[in-house]
Amino acid sequence: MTFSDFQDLVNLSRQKIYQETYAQNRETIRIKKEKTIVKNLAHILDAALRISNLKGFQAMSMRDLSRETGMSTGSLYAYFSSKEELAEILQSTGRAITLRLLRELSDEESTPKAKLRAAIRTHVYLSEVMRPWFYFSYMEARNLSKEERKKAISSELDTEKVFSDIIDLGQEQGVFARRDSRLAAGFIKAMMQDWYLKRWKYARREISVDRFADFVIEAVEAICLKQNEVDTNTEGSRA
Amino acid sequence: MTFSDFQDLVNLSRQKIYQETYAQNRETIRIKKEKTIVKNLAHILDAALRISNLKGFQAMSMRDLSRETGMSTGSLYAYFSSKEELAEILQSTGRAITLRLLRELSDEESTPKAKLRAAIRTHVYLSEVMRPWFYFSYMEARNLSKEERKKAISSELDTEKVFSDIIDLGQEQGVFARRDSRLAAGFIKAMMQDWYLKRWKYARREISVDRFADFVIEAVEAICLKQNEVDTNTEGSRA
DNA sequence: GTCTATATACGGATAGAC
DNA sequence: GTCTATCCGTATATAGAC
Repeated sequence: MTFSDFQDLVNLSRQKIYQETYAQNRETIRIKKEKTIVKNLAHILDAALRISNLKGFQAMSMRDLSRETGMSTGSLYAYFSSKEELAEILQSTGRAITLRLLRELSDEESTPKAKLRAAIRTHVYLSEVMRPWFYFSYMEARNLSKEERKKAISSELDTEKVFSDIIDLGQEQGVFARRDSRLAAGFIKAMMQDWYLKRWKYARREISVDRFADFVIEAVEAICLKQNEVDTNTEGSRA
Repeated sequence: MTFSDFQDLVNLSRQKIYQETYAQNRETIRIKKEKTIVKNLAHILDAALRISNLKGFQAMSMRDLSRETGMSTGSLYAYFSSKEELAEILQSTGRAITLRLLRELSDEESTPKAKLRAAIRTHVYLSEVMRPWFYFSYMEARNLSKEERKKAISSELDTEKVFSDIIDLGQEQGVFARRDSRLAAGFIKAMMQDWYLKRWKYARREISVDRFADFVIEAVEAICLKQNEVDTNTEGSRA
């Protein structure tokens, strides 16, 4: 599966994402007409991510958001009850979609090696499609309420568990090397996160998302697989 | 070298760090008596890191800092000319020390494998000793001025280059596998960063800094070394 | 050198007109 | 449903007393 396959496969149209967002936050949105909501909410959340990822969520004033959306502050407050709730909507949307897709797409594969590859590709591609969300989730999680921080932590651990479960399975089947699976899973996440956290680096070096995913897989297999299972000296598993 | 060796070896007393900080920012500090400066600056920067890493630098008000230090806002402004400059002092201090120590300690070794291990241990241990700085540098870099962001980026690339240079050397000598050295160096950094960015995870699992460094080395050697050079199925290179 | 008191500006949030 | 006008709190920074 390449990135363009992924874009076709996962029908993650912006429309759909925002409809789910609305479904998850139905009780706090004062607007009634669904058509108005989906159109404006998309507009608002997009703008909020744009500004936040540029200067930080705290530094974004409601006046900034008002200017960027072309809506008044009063109107904005019809879509969320406070600035903090806006942050929570942004957080939860990205999280829900990530975990569901990660599980679904790695479950489709049968061998641990294939599962691992699928999970890595899914995560990297997803973070590419929804980069603003991922960046926001990572950088702003610590500034939320205690309860929201807890959710962020448990989401982080859930994602990690998808990977450590695959590694455990591979070890049970005797195809993976015996290493601490949770530490390894943590490292896999850390490597993948580099794609959306240090984007400027990869843009500057003209590394494509496929090339990046390939290299993550190459590195992860070097760590996880038994020696004789690793393809040596390849520049990329699909190259 | 273990962590306690490192603490002894590197005579990174707080006193010394702050004296260097003062030396680097002599022109913007209005205070004259060196003794007063070192004492108070240490106090101020410590407090600023404590608050910033809890709630974010932007959210930290000068009132917060005043309360935490027990000094008035007027007094504080004798040590820096603006809140932004305070951030810059915090940034530059950590950066300077990191790069210098990383180069020094990896240069002491002769083989690429030993250099790589030394560089990893130094970076991990350093981030442990100066965790508040590292965390601050990572999380707050994007909110600084354009010029300061440039410095942060070039510092990031400098650190990465220390690692990619070692990898290149190892490949020239034929002991390392042929892989993209800059991508590999980026992954090494990403793994190491997990130690201070996701600290709660390692604290919860009671993973010591030595155990963590061992595992990074294990993973990095799996990625970088040629197959026959890797110690297979070890739980840690020193264990 | 350090403190108290204050100037000036801008933040989030809301009320009420349309 | 959306906009304008405004409340009230707090931000950074400085002036002047000690």
